[in-house]
Formats: sequence, C-alpha cells, structure tokens
Amino acid sequence: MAGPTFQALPGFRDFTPRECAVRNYLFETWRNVARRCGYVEYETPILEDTGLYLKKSGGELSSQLFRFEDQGGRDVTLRPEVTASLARIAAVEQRQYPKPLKWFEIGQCFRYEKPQKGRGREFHQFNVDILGEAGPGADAELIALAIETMLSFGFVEGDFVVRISDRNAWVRFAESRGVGEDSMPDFLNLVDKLEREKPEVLAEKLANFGTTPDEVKHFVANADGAEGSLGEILGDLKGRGLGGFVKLDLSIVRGLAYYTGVVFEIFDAKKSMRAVAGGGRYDSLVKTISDGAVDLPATGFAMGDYVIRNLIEETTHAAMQMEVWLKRHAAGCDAYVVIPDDEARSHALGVVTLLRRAGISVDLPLANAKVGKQFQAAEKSGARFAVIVDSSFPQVKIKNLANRREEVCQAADLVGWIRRNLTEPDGPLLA
RNA sequence: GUGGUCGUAGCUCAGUUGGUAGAGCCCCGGAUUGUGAUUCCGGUUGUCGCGGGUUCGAGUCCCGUCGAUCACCCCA
Repeated sequence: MAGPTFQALPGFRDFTPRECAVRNYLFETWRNVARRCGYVEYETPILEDTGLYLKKSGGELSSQLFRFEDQGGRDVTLRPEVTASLARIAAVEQRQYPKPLKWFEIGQCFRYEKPQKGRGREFHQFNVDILGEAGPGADAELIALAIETMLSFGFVEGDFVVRISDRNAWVRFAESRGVGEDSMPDFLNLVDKLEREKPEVLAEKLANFGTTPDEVKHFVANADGAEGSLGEILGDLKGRGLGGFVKLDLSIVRGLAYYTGVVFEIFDAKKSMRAVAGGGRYDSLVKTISDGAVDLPATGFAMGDYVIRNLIEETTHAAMQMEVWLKRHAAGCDAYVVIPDDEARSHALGVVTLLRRAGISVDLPLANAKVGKQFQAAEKSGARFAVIVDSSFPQVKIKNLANRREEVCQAADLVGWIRRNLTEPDGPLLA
C-alpha cells in the first residue's frame, strides 16, 4: 500500500518556509484588520464532540466530516468550521462581556472532500462574528470589515464584489405561494441552484412550490433592496464610503444550515472562482446549540485561505504587495559574523550574543569554513553587514555587503554602529 | 462519489515507428593559501509511481492500482 516513503495525506499541505511566510502574510493581515475594527481574538479546540455538528445540520454534511472514535469511546470530529464552537462558548461566556461581542478566530478546519482548485481537506479560516446585536448596524459593520480586509490585501474597487441578499425576502416570497415552514429549506436550496440546475428539472421542482423559473428570476432581477434591513445596510455602507463594493443580488442564499436573514458572499469581479468569503445572520444558532438556555442574535462571516490566495496571486497589484511583504519579512538577518580564523571564534561568539541581546538579528558559520564561503553565506543570509572578528579583537571590521565598503569599529561600539547604519537606505533594494 | 489529463534525478522537463535513460537548474567540491560577482573544471542522486500482461526486448503498448491535477456533485 504505502510506498517506501511517506507523503502528506491527500488534501493536506506541507508549509515549507516560503508557504509558511505566505500563510503568515494572510494571518497577519487578517489580524490587523480585525483589531483595527475593534474585534478581539479567541480560540476554540480543533477537535469537538461530533454532536455539535450534527445538532444543527444533518444530511450529507456528516459524510464530509473527519470523524472517529477516540480511545475513551467518544465520538469526535475535527472541526469542519468554527461557528458551532463559537456558539458553544458564546452561550457559556457571554455574560462576562458587554454586548455586542465582536470576536474573531483564525483556525484550521477539516472537511473530507475531494481536493481541487481552491479546496483541500484542510484549510485555514478567518472567522469574524458579532453577537448580541440584532439590528442591521451589526451586519453593516461586519460587511465593512470584510471589505476592509480585501482592501488590506491591496484589492481595489472593481477587483471584487460583495453580493448581498436576504433570506427573508425569499421566505416572504415562498409564503405568498403557500410554501410551509417545513419545506422552506428545500425551497431555499433550490433558489441556491437556480443557475446550475437543468432548466426542465428546475421548472418541475419549482412547480412543487407553486412558482416558475420565470417568476423566480423576475423576483431576483427586480429586487430593489429598499425593504427591510437590506436597505439600511446598504445605506450604512454608503455612509462609510463603501457603497461601490456592494451589489444587491437575491440569487445569493448560501448553502443550507443556519442562516436566518441577511447573507452575503464576496466574489472576484469576473466571478471566475468560488466565493472568496461568505457569511450572514444566524440568530437562532446560539439558542439551538445551548438547548434554549441562551438566545443571542448573531451575524458572522468566514474567509478561507485557499481562494483568497489564488485571487491575490492572479491580481497583479495584490500579488506585488504580498511579494514586498514577503521580502521584508524574509528570514534575512541584519548582520552576519565572519570568522576568518577559528582562533577568534570565542570572541566572535561573544559578539553574536552581544548583538542578539541588543535585538539585532545575527547569523554565523557553525563550522570552520573558508572566508570566501563565509561571505557567500553572509550574502545568502540577506544580512546588510558582515562583522569580521579576527585576532585584532576587540577591534572588528564591518563590511557593508551592498556597497562593499569596509570600516573598523570597536566591539563596544558595535551595537550603536549597526543601529545607526541599519536605518540608512543603502541596504538591499526592495523589488 | 463520477469523469478528463498527467506520474522519468531534489526541481523543471526531453526521451523518435518498442532496443534496459538524458538536458538545464539547484546543491557540493576545485581553479581562488583571508573577502562575495562572472566564468571554467569536476561530482552526487533514478527499482522511469507501484503491480501484472504482450514481446526476443517496455520509460514507450495493454490492464489494474496508487498519487497529483482539473471539472462535476457538494461547499457549514
């Protein structure tokens, strides 16, 4: 079965230093935006009681769980999402915090699906939620954060669109045709597939709900959004100067599950990929998860790392911004200590410690090597300066690796010298 | 779960109508006895994804299998 060598399981990724750096770029951007908008970070376990996920959603979802029995006989599941966990702890902890709760989590999730573009069996998700505020102001605040996130990645108006909708509009539509509460999820599910279902199948299924494809499409095309909270949200976003990023689109209803009102998704402008992010209002989830003990209105959204990365890499200006960040945060040292003669190694090691304690990042050759090799290593380390420690210690030489100028300095003055010169713009050019 | 394409060196790939493997890059060493580039020289690694079949002979053709990738289903 398994070959002589092991490799990552299907749909799982190794994060090499380069991949890890990209991931850190996403995480740091997410964190910065969330904090800037007044959200606090929390974290929940990666492994949960399977019941947590079966409680609110049934059907085929359970077949896509990484689910197993632990040594204690518990039925457990690697989380496919974090919202259920959030609802769980929010129900317990909410009294400790003033309302509304503005919380975010960056976490890894797992779904047993077939890997393809934009989707693996493991992924990281940026989850942002506002709990305890039922009004449209919360939805607008959340959508504003979603837009700010995109802007922070370097996207501009025209690169992406937030498509916003309201499930309640469809509920009213369906009720007017006599659709009962029980079959509402099926109806919404059908609306979700308007574009994908075969026309004749669609017509047949819609007939069961007392309507037709034309009628439904007309409803989508003529929505003005002025009714209910949608209008207020759009107005709110206009006030923030974000009106240009949002588009009313009733064809968005989002999968099944727990959404109860306004929902939205972010797409690339060409709509050539799956959704970059999605979310909406889920006012009854906390009550469901807590068995009725706590009733908290909530709205939230999630952005996965796969699609956003694809979109960044396919959008020139966003890709360049990421490259600049990666270069700036690359391993690069400030200085590399060169030890021409191993006799001086002990002095050199002292210099290394001195510099590192001063907050200057330093690398050094770990074994005796030719000077030429050491300078090559210094070059590759990205260091701005080579500090040459030899028998003339405590006098040391400092060489600027960019312009190859060398000067002499006393070891005691080294920290000050490097600090002064690090701020000068003669370092490696940023591409 | 269904289907298309693809699996050859660490990486990117070449390999003719079947005749038991190559290039570039990377890496290492040297030219260069205490200063980085370029250049030149030298060097390492393959059960050709795995298993079977056809054949005198299979990287090449056939079947199976595993893996990768893309699309469908699904997408909390």
